[in-house]
Amino acid sequence: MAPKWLTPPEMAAWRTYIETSGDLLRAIEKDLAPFGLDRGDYQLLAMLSEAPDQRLRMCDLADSLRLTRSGLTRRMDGVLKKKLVTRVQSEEDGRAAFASLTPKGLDLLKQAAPEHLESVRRLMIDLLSPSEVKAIASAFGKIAKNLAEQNR
Amino acid sequence: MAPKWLTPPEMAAWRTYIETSGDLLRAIEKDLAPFGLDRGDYQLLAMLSEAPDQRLRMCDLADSLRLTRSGLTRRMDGVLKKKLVTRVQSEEDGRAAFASLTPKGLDLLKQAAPEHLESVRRLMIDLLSPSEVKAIASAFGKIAKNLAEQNR
DNA sequence: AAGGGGTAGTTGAGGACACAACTATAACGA
DNA sequence: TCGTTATAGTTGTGTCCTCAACTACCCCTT
Repeated sequence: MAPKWLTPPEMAAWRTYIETSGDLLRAIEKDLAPFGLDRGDYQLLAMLSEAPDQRLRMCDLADSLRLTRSGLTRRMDGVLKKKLVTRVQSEEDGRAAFASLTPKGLDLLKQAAPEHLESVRRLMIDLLSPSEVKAIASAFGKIAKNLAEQNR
Repeated sequence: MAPKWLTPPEMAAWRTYIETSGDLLRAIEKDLAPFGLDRGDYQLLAMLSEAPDQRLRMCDLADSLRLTRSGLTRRMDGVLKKKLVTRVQSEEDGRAAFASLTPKGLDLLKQAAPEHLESVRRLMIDLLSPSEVKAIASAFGKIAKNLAEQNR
């Protein structure tokens, strides 16, 4: 079967996207460094802060952070040591444990979040037209939906 | 200073983008596995294949792959062992070395490239409308331009 | 109630990358 | 020409992640 090549506009979209994405994430991460957080820590804290009781079962947290369970165990080591999160053994299910945001963790997140959002604005959102913003939401929404269907 | 929050459409764009990007790259990478390549190897081979004489100075290659020089040294270990690339000492500059694509490397790339492009189509490009494709190219182009200016 | 299969989490081993320190070579200025 | 400074690349160390193997627990079936 003859390969179906990408047209020039398609190629441009793919290349620009793939080449820029990493740089963008690195730049955003750099702005989190002053808080002693990396992007993984930030996302972990953000996830917990939005959860009921600001805590989540480890496995649910791992899924939403796109980490393996073992990856989450390792990342927890870091935020536990910094006392941003505590580990709480589940009482209904002896296997399960919760990650729970501490006041200190919430506090740090509240400090970091405005800075972080400002980064996202400055490095991405504010550079784009409203229609580009909408197109990105819709495009990546479609991609996500497709990926979710594959894994079903 | 009051933080300037993201509007809901902006937040949707950011979240969908950030959450989906990793999944997309992982899915694309999985399609490269049958060739014994990961995304880093593929990009390295692709870069070399497009270069004059199919070779590049290590430092230029590192820059275009967004790797540190040390990161490239390590990645080269892998492709050297697989004989996909050779190392050539520069004759004009005693410090410099080239990474040079071998026939075997070129061959493997030619096998993998159509599959890879098919992945990109199936998982991303073909899901999008032409205007979304254009918006992504233009949006990430702006982001890249901005990042380049920052680092100047 | 006993056994088997599934689920939650940790641990050991290994890979990929960054940073910092190092060697070697080049290039420039006095 | 010599010494300073910059550039190219490698190596040691540490971090973050994955996979596979393991423990412990839950639940269902018989």
